[in-house]
Amino acid sequence: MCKTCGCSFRSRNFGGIERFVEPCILLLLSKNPSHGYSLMDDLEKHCGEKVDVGNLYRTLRRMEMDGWVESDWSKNESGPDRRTYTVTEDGLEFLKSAVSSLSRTDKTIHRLFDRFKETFPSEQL
Amino acid sequence: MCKTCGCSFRSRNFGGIERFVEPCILLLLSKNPSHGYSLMDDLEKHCGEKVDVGNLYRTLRRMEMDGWVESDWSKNESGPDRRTYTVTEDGLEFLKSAVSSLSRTDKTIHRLFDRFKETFPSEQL
DNA sequence: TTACACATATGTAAATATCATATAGTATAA
DNA sequence: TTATACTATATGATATTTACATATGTGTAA
Repeated sequence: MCKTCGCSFRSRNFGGIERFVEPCILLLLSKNPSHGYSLMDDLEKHCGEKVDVGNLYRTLRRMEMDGWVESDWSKNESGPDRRTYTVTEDGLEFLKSAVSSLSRTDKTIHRLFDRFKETFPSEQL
Repeated sequence: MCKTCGCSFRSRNFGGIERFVEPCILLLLSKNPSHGYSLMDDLEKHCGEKVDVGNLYRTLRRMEMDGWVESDWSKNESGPDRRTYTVTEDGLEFLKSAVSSLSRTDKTIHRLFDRFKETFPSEQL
């Protein structure tokens, strides 16, 4: 039983994609270098991903360890300084393989949809 | 770094869907009652899911706890007895909500695909 | 000087997934 | 009759990922 909404799902995010934020972050960064706090907004606006703040920062540091992004502190006149992230070549490569991996996932989901429609023709997706 | 194949993914199953086996199992059971060992084959053949054996049995027991399936031992002349699973009404209801949850997930993936194609028009999915 | 938005970060626990191993019944070939 | 393989279910231990809570500090505006 889900603690947050009381529904029958054990975890809130049932059917969610493992580590989906990572390709999302890389795609955003491949347009413009950015920092954590800003990415948090962009992930929700542009990617439909509500990310836990703490998780986001930890993910960014982990991605830096993996060599997919690089960071530098940048001065901020009107507020605390920011750690600005840039995507690397390795990061772009990972993004591409992640996308094809997700493409396979997508096919798997649709395979389930097809079987579901076959078994329950009257049900909506 | 993935231990099994040496690729850059931290886990082998990058981009996989959280607890995807569960709706798959329920869909299979809604056609015919079945047992673990047989489901293992069917999940691979019909759903493209390679499931860890131990994980499968634990998942089935967990699903029974949740009231989505029921089990009974059935005699097997040509081998060890089998625990045969049947889907319940609650199980079918969960299947339906899981499918609509996955439908949302699918939209989220495609949103990423669209942005990816926009940013990298020459790349293949 | 208080409150609030911005900004980054860590501690801890829960949920899931992975890998290895245990146990036992039946069949069959040496 | 022994060894081997296949069928069948199950648990122990660990790793990974996610979720929730909390800490800390800067700048701005009331």
